Amino acid sequence: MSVDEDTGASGEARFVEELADKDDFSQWYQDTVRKAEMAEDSPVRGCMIIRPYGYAIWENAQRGIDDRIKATGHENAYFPLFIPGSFLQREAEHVEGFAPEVAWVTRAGSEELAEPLVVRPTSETIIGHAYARWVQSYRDLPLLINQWANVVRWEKRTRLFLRTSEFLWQEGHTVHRTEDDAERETLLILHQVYQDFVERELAMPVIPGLKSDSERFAGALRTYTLEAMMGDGKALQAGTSHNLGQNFARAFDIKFQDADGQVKIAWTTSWGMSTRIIGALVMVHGDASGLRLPPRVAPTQAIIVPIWRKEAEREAVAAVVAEVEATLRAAGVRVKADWREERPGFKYSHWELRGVPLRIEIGPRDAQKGEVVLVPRTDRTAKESVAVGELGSRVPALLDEIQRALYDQAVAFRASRTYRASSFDELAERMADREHLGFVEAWWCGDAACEAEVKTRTQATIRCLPLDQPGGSGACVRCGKPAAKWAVFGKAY
RNA sequence: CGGGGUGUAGCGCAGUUGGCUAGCGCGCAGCGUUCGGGACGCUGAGGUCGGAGGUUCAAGUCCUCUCACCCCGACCA
Repeated sequence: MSVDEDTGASGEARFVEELADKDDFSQWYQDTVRKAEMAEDSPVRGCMIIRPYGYAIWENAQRGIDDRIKATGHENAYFPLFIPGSFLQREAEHVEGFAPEVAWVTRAGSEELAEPLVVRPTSETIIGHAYARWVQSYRDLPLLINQWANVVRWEKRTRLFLRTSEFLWQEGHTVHRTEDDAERETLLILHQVYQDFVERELAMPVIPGLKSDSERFAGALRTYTLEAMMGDGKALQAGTSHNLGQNFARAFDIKFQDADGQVKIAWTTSWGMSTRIIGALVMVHGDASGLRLPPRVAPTQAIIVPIWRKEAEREAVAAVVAEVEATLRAAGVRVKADWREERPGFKYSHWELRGVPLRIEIGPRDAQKGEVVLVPRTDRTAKESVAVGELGSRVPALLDEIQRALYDQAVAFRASRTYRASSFDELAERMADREHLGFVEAWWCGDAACEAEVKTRTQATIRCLPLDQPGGSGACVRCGKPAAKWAVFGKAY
């Protein structure tokens, strides 16, 4: 895809032509994020500047997540950015997992620090340290806390939103009395917080599943995940929930005296969802014209484009625009009118690029009839004229339809790119077909060697073992031995 | 971190074998004409060529180092 190399149309105009040739998905993604003014690179390697439009989407996502976290009984708190370096060492697997990407602070001003600090890559350790003091009795449990924070992981290869050296997220950390309680919590978060949020608000279908041991969080007993398919058929982990067993509780001495008088080691969980979902949003719904935002998280749900030539027309249109704005605000719609001195066509593509779900055109002809024209982002040919008086009910209904359409389209796309393989060759063939890349479902014997072999030869990994297992058994896609696990393979972001 | 590529105006690019006040398109500012799918004219502002060092009478063009970004791998939310 050539980028802005010839003359003629404006920058944004040409962008559409470029996007129409969506063959280079990575380039398309970068361009879309940048041109829609969501984010851009910063002077610091791998760190991004989240611009107001991107941040507004994040704020809406935060609200959706936070509401669910609170609704399931958790409270927010805040723990420090800096963690004593020694904390990381306490859990063997954990330090091994994170050490390579941890940023250290060794000096303050001109003083060398007595104990170097790590900039949190995640907060299990420092939170565990506090929990050890807070938890004394079974009556203190469960302890259900979440925090919104930034974390730093010095990644080798970064991409706006998808993988940045610093990212924003929420991380929940809970402590429980029994193993069952911890497992229940882990799954509650996975389904009622994450899956519900991602599917309802982001209109992004996901497969809830269990990670294989090799993909498990460093220090966890079990890691659950939500796997989503991006527009190029690759997989992206949209959220994770870990049952940490007693690993961290043991390392940080989180104990309690139970009703039977015994002192017991607690069971903990942790779970997180990050700004990465913004990248997923772009890659799942975007099209050749740019973003397509689900109404639930769109900063602007409806954009009014007034059309006029003469001053008299402008006044007539302005009166209707004001009425429409008032009506829609009253109906709870996030609406804006674009009064810039630009031609209508320019504004259409401007807002399409930014993914605004619904465009409302109001011109002299409409003003005269007391109508407006509604044009959904999901189908520009589906224009409908609606009387101003009906907008209060019609627009919210239409936004719901758009939300639904985005979800349905994503489900249909995923279905069209989900295959089954009964042999290694079939699996390898699928993973080699870049044009129709997708998920491959197959039996797996559970042997890490088979998993590793598949990865080496096809670059595909086990995204998850879906919680919704078909049951029964079959032959492992790699070794052919009896297999009881149904796995989803895919190339991951 | 390995392989490949690129850094020239806000963005996208051109700058012939080193040689005059470094160009072009978009964007931006002003004025005018336009306005139901990305308008046009005129005028104008804006770069010292990623950074450092070197070669040379002369460096955007050559050399060394360095930084950043992109693509492909390995690592990861």
